[in-house]
Amino acid sequence: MGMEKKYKPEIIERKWLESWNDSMYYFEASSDKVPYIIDTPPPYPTGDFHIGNALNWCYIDFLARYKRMRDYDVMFPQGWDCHGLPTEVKVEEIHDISRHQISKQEFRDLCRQLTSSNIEQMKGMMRRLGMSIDWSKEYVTMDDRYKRYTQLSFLKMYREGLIYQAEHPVNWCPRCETAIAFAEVEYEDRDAYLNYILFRKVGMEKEAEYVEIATTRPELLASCVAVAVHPDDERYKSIVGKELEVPIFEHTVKVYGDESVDPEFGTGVVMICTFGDRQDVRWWKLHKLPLKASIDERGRMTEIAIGYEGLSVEECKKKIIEDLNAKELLKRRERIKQNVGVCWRCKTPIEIISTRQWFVRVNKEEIINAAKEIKWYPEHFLIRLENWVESMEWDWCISRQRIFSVPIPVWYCKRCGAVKGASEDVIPVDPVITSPNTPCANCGGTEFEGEKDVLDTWMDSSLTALWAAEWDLNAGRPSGIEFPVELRPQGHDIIRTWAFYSILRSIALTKKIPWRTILINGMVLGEDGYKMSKSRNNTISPDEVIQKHGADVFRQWAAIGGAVGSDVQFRWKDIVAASKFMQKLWSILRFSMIHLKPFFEKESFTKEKKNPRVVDKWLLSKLNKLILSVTYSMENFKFDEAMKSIRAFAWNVLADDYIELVKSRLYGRLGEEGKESAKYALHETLKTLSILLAPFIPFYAEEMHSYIAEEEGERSVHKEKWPEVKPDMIDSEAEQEGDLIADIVRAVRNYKSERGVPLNAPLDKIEIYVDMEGLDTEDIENATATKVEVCKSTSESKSEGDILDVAGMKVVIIR
RNA sequence: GGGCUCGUGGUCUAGUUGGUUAUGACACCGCCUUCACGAGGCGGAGGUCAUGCGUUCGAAUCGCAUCGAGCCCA
Repeated sequence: MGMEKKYKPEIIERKWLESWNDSMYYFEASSDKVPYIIDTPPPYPTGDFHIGNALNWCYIDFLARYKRMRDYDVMFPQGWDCHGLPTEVKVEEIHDISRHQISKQEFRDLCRQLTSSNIEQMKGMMRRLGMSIDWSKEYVTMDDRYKRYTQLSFLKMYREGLIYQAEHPVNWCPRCETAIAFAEVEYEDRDAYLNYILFRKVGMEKEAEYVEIATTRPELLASCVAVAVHPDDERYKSIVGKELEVPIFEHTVKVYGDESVDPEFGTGVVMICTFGDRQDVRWWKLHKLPLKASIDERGRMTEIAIGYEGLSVEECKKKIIEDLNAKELLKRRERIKQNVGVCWRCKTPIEIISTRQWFVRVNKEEIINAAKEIKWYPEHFLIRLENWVESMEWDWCISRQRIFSVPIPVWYCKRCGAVKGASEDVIPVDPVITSPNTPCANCGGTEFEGEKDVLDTWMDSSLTALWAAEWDLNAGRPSGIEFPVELRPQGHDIIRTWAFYSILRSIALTKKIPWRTILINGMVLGEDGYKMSKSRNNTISPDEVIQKHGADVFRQWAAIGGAVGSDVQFRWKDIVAASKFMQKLWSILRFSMIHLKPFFEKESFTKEKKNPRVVDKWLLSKLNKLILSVTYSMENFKFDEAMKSIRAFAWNVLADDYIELVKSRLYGRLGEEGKESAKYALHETLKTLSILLAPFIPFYAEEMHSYIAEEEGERSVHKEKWPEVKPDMIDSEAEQEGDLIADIVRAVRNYKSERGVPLNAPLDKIEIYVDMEGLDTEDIENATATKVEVCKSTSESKSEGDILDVAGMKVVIIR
């Protein structure tokens, strides 16, 4: 059956997808091979496996396939990080309900259903992209097994004092009505007014004197607990230690001198409220100020904001400004740009509210030391983690006032209030539904109230490395699989979250780092050069690329787009270039098969030839150098270099030079020996190429391999061994001579081209003036269709003709 | 305001332990349907390597400063 002229990825890729078996990629727990365990990111099941995910997964798959060929026992598991707010919000949207309208259990069920169907969709895309995932190692964080693991990890850390409960200011989203972690706060520039408000000095009875204070948050006046100025500010030295009266609410507050006040901002006087921002929390702690909360958990004014109770923050702000104006205590207002902390999920401005929450202790030094033990690629992302850890103001708040998450497995004794952690035989447990099976250890009470709060979803996802390695939390040791695992691949956007929390939890639970190596990938930029986002309308889905050009082309784009860690711009022209390469490879294969097919039928075809021609040796030498450089690139995560050098070899060395040089020999114009030698070299090269290409373009590589390696039966290219470099094949003399031959042929071709001579038209003679013993002129003669004579470089030109300079060597063409 | 990354022909990009005429792709121009490939082949034009100063026999590469871009954070 002849091969089609055009490469059709839609047919070839479907064929292999249908015939490949998942078990090809299973991790073998009992294997003697060195394990290579990947802590694959568990995506949030939104249903959309977007191009950024796809880039990340391509990198993982390049490595997984490469390492398997290098004879490692690779584990490429896939998990799903299910819990959290976005699914809750989506469920409310789809069913047009509020989570308060149905029972928690019903609401959770709806979340589970949505999550399951989203997972199925995303899995479809992963398969279509050719990901060699070990599906026997799939995990879903909302499943009981994983929930049990999460709760067990909580209880272990609680018992060791690494998790505690406290009343403390936390970042709070008033729309979601839940506490959030630092990592979940984003900052946005918004327009605001800076209000200049007059505070009356206390003790100036004769004539009222005022201090002017600038604030963007007049609604917090009721929460004002102090005022601060810079201690060296000459304007205000006299009021430090004195008292001021807060307008409208008329309570008095003390003036502190504090170095961190910026005298340039506003009037140089700042009001300290509980809590306007993180700086307020710092001052509140430092000066041991009282706590006056004027905003509640729903973002409404509390009873201490007398006269404003029940208003929203915005309403209150407006009314207070009116009232200040009426009392002539508002001097002026000016517009400013303000950086506002917002909830990363719903973009609502966050408040800092003091509530009772659960916290995980953050030991900054320990985390930074652990992070330094891990090998970072690229290295500089370690700095980002260090900066993040150093900027944390308080411990990690892990409790959430939500529904679709792992419940915190504790009860409170109704009699004495003592906390009772769940015992291991009952977890996973929802303490709101189930009661403990033993009495209170403190007072013997048997009535309990279950904890209503649930865990932050990072409490699930920070365990993925331990889960993949089946770390035994009870025994505190690995269960047969080595730990730390080898690799964490992830994006730089979640260094401060997933990477940070994973390191923290691994240290806390295992006293070890979670992975030896972390490989950070960049973001995908749209064709306009900006980060892809729906609001910019510059998104491309991997699906669109696959439908038009196939998964191999997408994967090639991912490999070649840039160094790992740098952002990769999406451009259709790169996709087109990749697809041209697919066609080129196909043409090379198609041409080769014309000659190799009969070759396979001979018994001698795999044997090395006794008298290989110099051009054949030249090709095999370059092939071995290619193996060397691709192997080096793969070991150092330089996928772009690896793919580019394979592409350059296949296109320039093999197709443009070698095949052109040996065509005549292959067509048998020079007898059997030269033909066999060329076929051997061609076969070796194609077989090796199919393996080198396999990590990158697994579909095409499999197709190619099925032709080339047909003598070896049904074996998949993905079960092949990575090629070894044969040092004796690297032959610098052959390379030098081969380069010379290729250069001469190219020069003659150009000569003909410039003069409008058809390329296959013979010339009279070519004289080459070079001192190379026994230069093999046969391939030159065939490729140029012209007789060649080699002369001493020092001798005079023998004939009249056109003189060419080829790499400093004289070549005379006689027509 | 701080940190990180980066600035190479029209566009994107390789090259950074310093070393002869700076890599490749796309776009552009010219020629060629030569028995694998016209989404191809062959050839051509196009760059003061952001700017300035410095180190050096020698700088795209090292140092400092300036300008600009992107990301992360306050």
